[in-house]
Amino acid sequence: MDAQLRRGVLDVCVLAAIKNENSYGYKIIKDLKPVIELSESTLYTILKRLEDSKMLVVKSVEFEGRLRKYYHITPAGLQRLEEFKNEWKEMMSIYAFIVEADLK
Amino acid sequence: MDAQLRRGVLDVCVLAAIKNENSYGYKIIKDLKPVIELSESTLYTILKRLEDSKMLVVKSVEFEGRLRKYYHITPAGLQRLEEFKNEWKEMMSIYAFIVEADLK
DNA sequence: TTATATACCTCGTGATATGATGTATTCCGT
DNA sequence: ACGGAATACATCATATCACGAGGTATATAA
Repeated sequence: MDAQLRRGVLDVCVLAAIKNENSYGYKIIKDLKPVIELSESTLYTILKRLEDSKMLVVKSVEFEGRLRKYYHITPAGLQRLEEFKNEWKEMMSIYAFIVEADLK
Repeated sequence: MDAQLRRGVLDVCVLAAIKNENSYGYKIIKDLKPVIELSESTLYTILKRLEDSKMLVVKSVEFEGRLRKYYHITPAGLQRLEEFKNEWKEMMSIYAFIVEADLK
């Protein structure tokens, strides 16, 4: 998959992955694997960015001796998901242009 | 529109814009305006990149005293458009995941 | 004569994804 | 008991990219 195309959805995929339940880095990667694969370095960069922009909050929890950082989506994060759906409509019309040009 | 999402389609839009007829910078911008807006600096950067990667070829033509650089798509460029259509299928399944997560 | 449209180009900046690398613990097979 | 895989976090350097700001030049319309 084209790198540029990926970038457009990575953030939103991570938000979607934590929408229904608090999750943590390692689990997010495993959950997303069937949908989109991403490395740890990529994920943690994204999580940091989403935290900085207040789309999610973090809570460190001790779990079986290991530290886990649970990520929880915020209202701003939910709003970002809504925005994405609108942006997708725009994307669809752009796609239509590309395909139309392709048929002529 | 989200900057990252744009990046995924900019190159392909430019290719689509020159697919059916040779075009030149200024015209490409005007043709794409209803679909996606892009500045000259953005376009020329893209055209340069597409030329470097052999997706299009350039031919300078004198037109009414002014120089025009006509861009023509190559087989590699056409192949890129085909690839994009396949990538879009992937994108649709990613989108489905995001929306599905949003419904739960 | 002034402004707008046409037509090209370059440079610096900020944002980004990713591989490589590092630390530490637990669990499982042999 | 030992070694490796899995779990879980993190940072850094690098390469790629879009874009605003700025620059050059001609033709046409106000």
